[in-house]
Amino acid sequence: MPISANPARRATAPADAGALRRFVGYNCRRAYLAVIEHSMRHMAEHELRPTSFSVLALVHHNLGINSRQVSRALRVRPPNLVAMIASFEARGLLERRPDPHDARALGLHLTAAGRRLVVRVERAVLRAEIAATSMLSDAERETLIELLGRIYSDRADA
Amino acid sequence: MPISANPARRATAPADAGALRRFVGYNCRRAYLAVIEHSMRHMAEHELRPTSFSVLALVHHNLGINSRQVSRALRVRPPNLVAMIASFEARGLLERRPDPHDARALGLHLTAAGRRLVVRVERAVLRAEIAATSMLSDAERETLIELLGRIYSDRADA
DNA sequence: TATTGTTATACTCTATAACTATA
DNA sequence: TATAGTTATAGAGTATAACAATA
Repeated sequence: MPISANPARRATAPADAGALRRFVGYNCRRAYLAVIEHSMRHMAEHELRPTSFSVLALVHHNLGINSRQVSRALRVRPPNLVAMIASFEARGLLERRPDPHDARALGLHLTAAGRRLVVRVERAVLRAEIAATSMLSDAERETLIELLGRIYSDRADA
Repeated sequence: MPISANPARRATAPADAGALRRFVGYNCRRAYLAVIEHSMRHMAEHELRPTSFSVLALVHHNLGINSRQVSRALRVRPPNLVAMIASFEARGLLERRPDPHDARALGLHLTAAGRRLVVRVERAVLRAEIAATSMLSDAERETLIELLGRIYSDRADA
């Protein structure tokens, strides 16, 4: 018999979120919040937030990418990248170079300092994520990542 | 050889987010956004957002729960529940009744209209989620939910 | 006509500080 | 002292409309 059916439930007892656990979205969000709480500390040490970290990492692994491609790859609207990229440039982490094949576009390139920062933060975040998900075996963690990846990749707008 | 190592990469080519796919947090967030995009439509039809839907569902399955318990169960700060609950009450979906055992607390109870709404939206959201994750088998979807649940449940602050 | 980068702006979401009434 | 509910407010995060330059 679930707690919800018990009218004498204590007001201090933890609530039964069992019904919400059937929802994929709810579980994704709660797990995201639990994981990011730890890894955000390592990002914050270097003035990075989850989204700005992902932008920096994407540029690192895609040299010369432009901001429109970042927008599509990470599902961030173009106007919301402007200040972020300008700040990276001001901090000497990234350069914008004119694209020789398209005068509208600006290729994004990490500086040496930017590359060093990304490598360091990626390592710290990976360690923090493994600690935050230490109740999973390595195989389970890989399965989880694979299943999640299929949800947002196997679709038309990917 | 990854695209990132190819200096002649096309400016219109999709970016390689492969390096980000190693991160649990990144995958949780992207999958969440993909799933919620569909189910949010059904919530919006009834003036609900992901968080307000989860609050209503939690109250439905935990009758008499108070707002502090909702806060802890869903990881929503108490001040951010005030307007939400007031709006539910104004819409006739929910009632706040004084707790006979604790004069500080207010028990939350859904009205008949609130219960009907929750049942209807829960069904629609579950259908939408299954459609949004149709690339997973039922067993895979269950595995995914179980793994995600362990991440945010198996911890001290749960 | 469509796309890149941009400005301006608004709306939503989430967080903190501080108060009151009660335990 | 600690907790429940609340007010006021600030800060992130995310969204749209519209523009100039270029394709």
